[in-house]
Amino acid sequence: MDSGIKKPGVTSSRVAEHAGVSQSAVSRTFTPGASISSKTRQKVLASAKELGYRPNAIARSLITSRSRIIAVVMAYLENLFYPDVLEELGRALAAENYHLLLFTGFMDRDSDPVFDQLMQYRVDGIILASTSLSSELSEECATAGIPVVLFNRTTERDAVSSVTTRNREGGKRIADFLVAGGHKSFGYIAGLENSSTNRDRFQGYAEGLAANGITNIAVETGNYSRPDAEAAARKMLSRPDRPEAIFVANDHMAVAVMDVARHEFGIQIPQELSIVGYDDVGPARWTSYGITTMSQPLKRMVESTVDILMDQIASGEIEAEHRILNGELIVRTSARLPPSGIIERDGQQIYRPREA
Amino acid sequence: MDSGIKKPGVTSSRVAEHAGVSQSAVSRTFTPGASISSKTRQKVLASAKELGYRPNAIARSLITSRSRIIAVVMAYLENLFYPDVLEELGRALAAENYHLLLFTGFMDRDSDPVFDQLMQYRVDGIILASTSLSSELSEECATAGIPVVLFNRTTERDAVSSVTTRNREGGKRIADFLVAGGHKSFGYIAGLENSSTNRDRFQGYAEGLAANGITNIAVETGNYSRPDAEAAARKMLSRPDRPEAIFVANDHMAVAVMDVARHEFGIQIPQELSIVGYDDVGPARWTSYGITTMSQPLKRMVESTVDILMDQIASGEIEAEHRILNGELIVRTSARLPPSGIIERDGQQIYRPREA
DNA sequence: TACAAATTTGCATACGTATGCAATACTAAT
DNA sequence: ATTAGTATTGCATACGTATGCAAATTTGTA
Repeated sequence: MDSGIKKPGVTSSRVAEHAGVSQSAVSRTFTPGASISSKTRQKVLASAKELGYRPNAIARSLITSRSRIIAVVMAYLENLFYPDVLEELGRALAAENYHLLLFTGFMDRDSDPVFDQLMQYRVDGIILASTSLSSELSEECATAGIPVVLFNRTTERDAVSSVTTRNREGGKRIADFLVAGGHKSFGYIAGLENSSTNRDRFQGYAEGLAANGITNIAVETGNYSRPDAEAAARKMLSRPDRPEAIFVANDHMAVAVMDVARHEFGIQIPQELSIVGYDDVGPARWTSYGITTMSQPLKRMVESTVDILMDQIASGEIEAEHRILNGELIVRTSARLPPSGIIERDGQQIYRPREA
Repeated sequence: MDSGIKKPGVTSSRVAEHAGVSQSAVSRTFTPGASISSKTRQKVLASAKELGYRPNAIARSLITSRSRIIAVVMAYLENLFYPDVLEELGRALAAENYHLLLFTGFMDRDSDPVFDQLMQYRVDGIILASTSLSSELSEECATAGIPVVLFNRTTERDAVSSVTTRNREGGKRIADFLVAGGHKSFGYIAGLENSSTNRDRFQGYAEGLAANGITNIAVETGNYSRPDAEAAARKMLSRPDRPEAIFVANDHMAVAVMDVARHEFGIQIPQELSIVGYDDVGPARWTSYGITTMSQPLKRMVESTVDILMDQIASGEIEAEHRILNGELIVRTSARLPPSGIIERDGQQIYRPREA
């Protein structure tokens, strides 16, 4: 009540003075588990409140050499999957009392300057989503003792962990589903060609089709971007041998493909064309689309990511860990249905050919 | 090449030692505008590169009492408008060599603990989007000399700046457009009822309609959330006096309303029902929706936000500034057209009743 | 009451950088 | 060659906190 004027920079020393204790006592008051009697603790807390004191995280970071900051690198947020990830990461990191330094919006440019910035802040860990890292840089992180987790990508590089879903199995299940649905010709609209996710999904799809004697797949590339996906769709749908079924590498692009098919080509979905996507992102559930899609367990992926980071930060051991989670093929209305294999679980229709 | 082993914590002193200069020289090498000869500068840079030195931003922040971090608070990212904002903010802040500490994912919980965290990091500025701030807290920021900008909200509180668009005029223009389109009955699906944005849009809408002798508006509340918007749509469309035209407070909800109208009620849009939204967010442009909507100039809004922050940080003067930008009514296919007033600009159809 | 053990406290120092100030090295003009 | 002026350098200190260590206090036991 007394301080109507400004109070710039209330420090632990000022609080100590006010409470009649040492600066150490103030520090210990705000350090969980430190040795402090509850009597002085109360005194300090009272003074702190009165003066409006808040520990300076910057100074603390300097002395502990722990910033409690995790860098999250997401080149772009156009694909709704990533905002969802971000929101969940915000929750998960906050729960661990970590903070999220976001690097985004550099679609076109290089990610190296970004890396420089993030290293200057001595972040305790790095999460890379929708971006990769050059080998020198990941090497550098390893030697600097900073854990790195690739989210929804993977890599052969040691010292870089990753969290993904069984993309290859997912691609294969989609192939099975479409074959069982009686389709005869198949297409694939690819994501970024050098991304592991895209590679694995396509590989599984191709293998699944090959197992059914199908080796001819029409392929166009959408680069995980909407405009490119639209262009790819136009090309594929203009072909004389237009496929009956198209697996689009993610839902974000699948939406674009459906829009082009329906409104530019007047194609009925799924009567004339089946579309299957990947991710189970928001718009896939909207009734206008109702995309049949492989889900990715977002929450569990984020949990795993944070888990890995916390483990490696706590232990100091940077040892690459690769967690691979399961998704489900969520059946909606964008693709023709196979006669059997669809079961209901948690109020959703899912495709499970064999096992219960 | 020599250092195959780890090199934890290369400091300016170590670089200085290696280069045969003082620690000050190293510091000045990395401080733009500092007094340093190009000869020693080169020496330092060479040593720094060899040792893999990077200035420690934490230590720098401590001494300069400038963290070069801006806190961005976005309770949720469900509405695609906000990821777009985030991406643009990432770009704009990076250009100014600032960094983005993101707080998100606390839809339900209180935002006060968030505030505590962000103050501990001594951020140089705060951007609040899809959240407000209690008066004590904004007071505290002011006395602490930390500029605060509300993005897409506004407030009467002094010391808190804001960036918005002319929401009231936007609401009014939508009213004019719908009246000119020959509609006779009107509805409004509201956002969060205590948000300034929602209040202003509705007020302008109501005024615009009143000017045309219409005072009866069917209102339901969607709280800017998809599930709530769906529920609101169901209620409104079940009314015996179902309105011919509905203004939905943002595109995010408008998408939900269109889905419900078309697929649950079998209503033809725009033949039987006109929908107008607000924001001009991604899905509004998708051909499945083609929402007629008031655009918000995202880039310019972000520029203004960063401008205000940079000004206040540089000057040290926290003086509330309120920037209000103009939007346009982008005409697409979700609402019946008026006979005149639609012009083309930059390849888009926009509604401009009077002036050129 | 006396004494050992356990708990709490303060002192002093360190973290890695920026910067005022005085000292030194350069530059140019006489 | 001398000097005045300028540009560069190093020294020392400060930023706000955490923590090892020794001193001081409290607690428990006989």
